[in-house]
Amino acid sequence: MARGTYERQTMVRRSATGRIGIADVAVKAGVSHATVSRVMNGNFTVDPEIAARVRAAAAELKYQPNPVGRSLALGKTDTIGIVVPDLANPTFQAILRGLSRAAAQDGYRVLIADSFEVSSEEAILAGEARRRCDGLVLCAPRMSDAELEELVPSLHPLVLINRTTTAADVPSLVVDYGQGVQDLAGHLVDLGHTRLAFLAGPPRSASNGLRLQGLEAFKAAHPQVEVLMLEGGSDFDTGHEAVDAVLDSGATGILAFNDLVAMGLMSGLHERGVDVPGDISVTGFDDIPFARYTTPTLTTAAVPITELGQQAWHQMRALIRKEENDAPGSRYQPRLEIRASSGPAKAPRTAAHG
Amino acid sequence: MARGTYERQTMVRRSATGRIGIADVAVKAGVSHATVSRVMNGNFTVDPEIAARVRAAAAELKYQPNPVGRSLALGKTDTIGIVVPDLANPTFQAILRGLSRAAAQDGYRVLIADSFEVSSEEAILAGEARRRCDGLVLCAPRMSDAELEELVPSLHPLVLINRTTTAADVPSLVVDYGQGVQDLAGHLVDLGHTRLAFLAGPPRSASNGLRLQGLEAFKAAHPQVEVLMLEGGSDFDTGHEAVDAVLDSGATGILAFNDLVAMGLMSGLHERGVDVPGDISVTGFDDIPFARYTTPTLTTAAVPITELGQQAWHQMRALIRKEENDAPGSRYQPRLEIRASSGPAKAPRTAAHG
DNA sequence: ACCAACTTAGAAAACGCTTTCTCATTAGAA
DNA sequence: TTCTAATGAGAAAGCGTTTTCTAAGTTGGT
Repeated sequence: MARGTYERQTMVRRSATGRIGIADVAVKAGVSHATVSRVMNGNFTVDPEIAARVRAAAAELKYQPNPVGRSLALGKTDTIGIVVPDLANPTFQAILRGLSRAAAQDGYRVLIADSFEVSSEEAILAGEARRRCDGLVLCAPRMSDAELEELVPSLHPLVLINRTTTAADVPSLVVDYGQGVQDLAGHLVDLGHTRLAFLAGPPRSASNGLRLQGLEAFKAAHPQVEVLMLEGGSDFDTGHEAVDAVLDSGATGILAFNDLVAMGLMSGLHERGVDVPGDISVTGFDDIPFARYTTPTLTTAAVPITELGQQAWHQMRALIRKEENDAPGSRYQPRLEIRASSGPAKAPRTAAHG
Repeated sequence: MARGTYERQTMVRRSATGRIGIADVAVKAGVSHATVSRVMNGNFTVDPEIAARVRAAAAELKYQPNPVGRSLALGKTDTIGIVVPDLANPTFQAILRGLSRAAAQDGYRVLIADSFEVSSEEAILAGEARRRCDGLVLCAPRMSDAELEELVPSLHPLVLINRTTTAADVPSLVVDYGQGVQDLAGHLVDLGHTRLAFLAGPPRSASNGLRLQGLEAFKAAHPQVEVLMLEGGSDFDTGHEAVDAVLDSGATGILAFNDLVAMGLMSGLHERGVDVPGDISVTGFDDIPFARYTTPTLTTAAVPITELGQQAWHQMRALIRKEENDAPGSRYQPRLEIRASSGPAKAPRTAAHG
């Protein structure tokens, strides 16, 4: 029974920081730092009896390894960063949620940085976040392509959302907003609308650019339909304030930049006594959870956005683990979600639904 | 012109981790680590000429201090954690947003942990997050009072939201849901409703408990009105699925747990052809941004929730800086927000609004 | 011209951990 | 019994900073 000569320490030594450290456990168990570390990390080259002693000491002192020291030694933080242009936007909230949940399942946490749509802040935020973390998810950055290309190399491992880059090893998850908006426009045209209006999003938003491209393609393919462009933004108020412009346009089918804008617009139209979809059809984009609970329920293009956040993590994990990545990035096709806010053009109101 | 004997290093040395460290700058500038550190931290006990040389070297190498090493040396991470029961809930999203924005203004970032309503996970998550950060915001924890009391001491600096504790130095920001629900009930009674129903929230939610207490007080003060209790939850679907129970109850005034539940309920009622507020009045709680864009717009109790997140940071900052805190915690009074979803009881529909 | 006081910058310790290196002990084989 | 190999644990180095300690050099007063 190799009875150790260690001495039980009744008084808990407090290190400079006041917290219990590996050293405290070591003296309590009468072993060295190294042994405590080995035991805590499940290294089996330790005598079971000693290991038990260490574990007992650790438990008694309620020792928990300091993650900062650990990070420094291991060169990893088990944390990833995400920078978003606007945390108030449900889309980014959903991405964050999907990312956070998926990462948590692998023991990673996420650190958030909100640029508040200030594109000049993005590079600084991204760099700072990246240094604190093992990787970075850059979400729909508003900066220019040139800035992005310059920044990207210093951010690896990096996953891009709704932007692309020429740099290698940077997976990029993009939603095909161009196709989605064409699907929506096609749906409205099928309903007999010939005069559409697009209520645009933030000018610096790349996803807005994709929608515009999609609409150009649509116009080319459907010369008989008119597609008007209206200035806009990305929130409720944008939609609400656009009522006059929408009514003035004479369009009967309105493609709102996203669901929020569509909701604001519908609310404004309702106040004016305009019937949706009787007088005007409205479509959104994203299919946020609220979309199925508006009155009327909102026709939109559903983006599997939480899944996208999850995919972002999977790509990131592959990067961190330096795994071979078969699909470095993906393209997500929105799915047309036809609800009650779109109906036949200029048809008289009937009891039977569209 | 004391020409230094340092030697310009044309080859960039790469440390083990492959990143540029303080050592690289030191050799490039021909000085010691210590001097580089001093310069980088604006310590003025350095010869301006040397400082310039160091800055030049740092700029040329694009040196950025490693935050992990820095954290270890300084004993702080410039990060705070927040644990929420459900990141999908707009209330917690808003708190996170307010917290994140306020913290960012003081150079702090926030790390998120989502417990997914699993109360047994909360203690582990909280402890882990706390160790990684300089402080923790514990948001509406679902754990029991006893567990909370036991956990709290190990989490300091800690700010509690919608829970209280007997522990000292733990500011606690609580919304007075009890008063808010009484205000809403009073509003409905003023409109002539005499049979109310409360669509309850998650059983473990403390804020639900506060609402129940408030309703007890209300019943005591208004013996002539009936207040029925209905099982519930906190999301859309809860409200949507409660339609039958609500109709069966015969109540004409429905107090939904929150705005989400109210929206789900209104959507369900709409599908059944029940007019709101003509047949039944519905109220929410929280005044989430969507509440003013529902049809009809939602009568609710407005909680200054983003401000609450901001306050949480201010309390946390005071704790971290060990400042004297005049108001260790605050109580937030919801403000009655009367919109279109509530109207006179059983009155025939008229063109003139309620 | 000499000594005290002050500047300035390098050396080294500290932060809390992991891991390599090294050495002592023990088991096993010849 | 003796030598080798294997095992287990401590010493120490390292992760990248900040900061204290120390010593060299400089200034200024007498």
